[in-house]
Amino acid sequence: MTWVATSALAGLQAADCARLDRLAPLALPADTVIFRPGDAAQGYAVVLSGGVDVWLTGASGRELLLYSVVPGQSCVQNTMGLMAEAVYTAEARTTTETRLVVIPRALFLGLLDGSAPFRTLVFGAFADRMSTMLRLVESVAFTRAECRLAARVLALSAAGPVIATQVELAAQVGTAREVVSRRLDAWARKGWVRTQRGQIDVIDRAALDDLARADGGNLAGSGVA
Amino acid sequence: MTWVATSALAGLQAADCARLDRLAPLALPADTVIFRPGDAAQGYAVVLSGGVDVWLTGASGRELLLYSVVPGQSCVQNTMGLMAEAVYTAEARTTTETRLVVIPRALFLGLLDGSAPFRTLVFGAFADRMSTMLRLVESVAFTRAECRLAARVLALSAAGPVIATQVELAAQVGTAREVVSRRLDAWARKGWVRTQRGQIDVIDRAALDDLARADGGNLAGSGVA
DNA sequence: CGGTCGGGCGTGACACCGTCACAGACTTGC
DNA sequence: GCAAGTCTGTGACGGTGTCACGCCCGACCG
Repeated sequence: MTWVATSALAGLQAADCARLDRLAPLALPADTVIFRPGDAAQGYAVVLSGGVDVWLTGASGRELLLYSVVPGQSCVQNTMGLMAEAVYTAEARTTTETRLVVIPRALFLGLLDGSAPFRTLVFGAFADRMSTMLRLVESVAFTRAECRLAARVLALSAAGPVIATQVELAAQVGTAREVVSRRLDAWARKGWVRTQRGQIDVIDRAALDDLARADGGNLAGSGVA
Repeated sequence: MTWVATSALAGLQAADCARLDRLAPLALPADTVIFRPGDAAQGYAVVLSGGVDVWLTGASGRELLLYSVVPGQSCVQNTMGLMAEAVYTAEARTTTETRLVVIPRALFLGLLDGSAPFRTLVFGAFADRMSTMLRLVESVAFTRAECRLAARVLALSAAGPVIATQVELAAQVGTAREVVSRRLDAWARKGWVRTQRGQIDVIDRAALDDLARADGGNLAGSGVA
C-alpha cells in the first residue's frame, strides 16, 4: 500500500520514501474546499488520484479557473506559501473524489535541503505552473471571451458531449454567464453546436478550433479586411 | 570592486562568493532588449543597478507590463528557463542604464545544489514573482482599465509629475492608447489631473486612489445604486 | 393533478473597452 | 521656417460586463 511507489516521488532515495510513506493519504469527496484566500499554507499537497481546481475570485464575485491539478502534480499555491510565508489568494476545490497527501512544512523543507531529486521535482512543478500562469495572463489580457470559450468547450468535449452549465463555463473562462449564453446561441445558429439544458454537443469542431486559435485581438478587423 | 558584497548574494559562504565574484558584471544602456520570446535561458540574471521591465506581447501587438525587476532582484523567466528547460515567452528590456550579472547555468545549478542560502534566495524570489503574477491575473481579469490606469499613474507619481506618453501608459496597464486618452481627459475635466504632452500632474490624489481601490467590477452599478 | 420553488437559460438596455480611421498639435532637425 | 515624425483627441462600431427581468424545466409537495 505504499503510495509513494506509485507517485511522482518514487524516484527519491529509499530513506526519504520511507519517511513519506508514513504519511497517511487523505480521501476527500468531490467539491471539497481545500484552502481559501487568506489561509496559511500547512504543507505541500500532492494529488494521488482525482483532481483539484484552483480558482481566483474577483471582488464582483466573478471567478476564473487558474489551473487544474491532476494526479502526480502538486499545487503551486502551497509551494509559494511554504517558501515565502505567503498566504493563499486563491481557492482550491476538488472536482471529484480525491486522494492527496500533505507533506508537512518541516518535512518538506528538510527534503528540499537534503534531496536533489525532490528539489528538481518541486522546482520543475513550480516552473511549469509559472508558465501556465503566463499563458493565462496572455489569454485573459489579449484574447476575446468568445475565443477562450471556444478553446474551453473544445477541451471539455474531448470525452463526448460537454456536460456543464453556462455558469460553470463562464467561471472557467473568466467571463459572465450572459456572454456564454449569447455566444453559444450564435454558434448554434451557425450550426457549430447543439445546446440543451446543461449540455453542449460540438458539431463543427474545426470552426471552434479556428475561433480558439484566432488571436482574438482583431477579429472585428479581420472580418472587414 | 567585489559586486557580491553589495548584493543580495552577500549572505552566501565565502567560497561561493569568491566564485561569483569572478563573473564580470555587464553594463547595458537604457532600452536594451535582454531576451525575447523564443530565446533559451542562458543563466540566472541578477540586477545590480538600474532596472529591467518584463513585457508580454499579444498577437495584436498590444503589450502588458508583467513586472519590473529592481536592483537586488532577478528575473523569474530566467529561473523558469533554467529549471524546466522552458523558453522565454516574454520580453525583457532595461529601463535605464543597468548593471547585471549573469550566473551561468552550470554554476547556478551547482549553487542550488550546494548552498542552502542560495536556494532560499532563489525560491523566495520565485515565489514572490508568482504572487505578483497572481495579482496581475486578478487585476487584468476583474478590474476595469480605468482603475488599473489610476493605480499606475498613482504609482508613477510618487516622484513628482508623471513623465510618460499615453502609449507607454497604455502598455503598462495592458489597454489601448485611446482609452488612456479618454480617461485622462475625463479626469482632467473633473480636475483630478492636469495633462500636457508627455506629462501628467496629479492634483486630486484621493480621487485617483478611490478609483484604484474600487473593485472595478461594478462601478457602473454603483453609480446608479 | 395543480402549485410552488429554485436553478438554468434567453434577452434587452446601457456603459465600458478595443480597434480602426483620421485630423490637429507639438517637437525636432534641417 | 519647413518637413517629418511623434503625441494626442475624437468619432464610429462591435464585443463585453452588469443589471434587470421573464421564461422554462424539473423537483417536491399537498
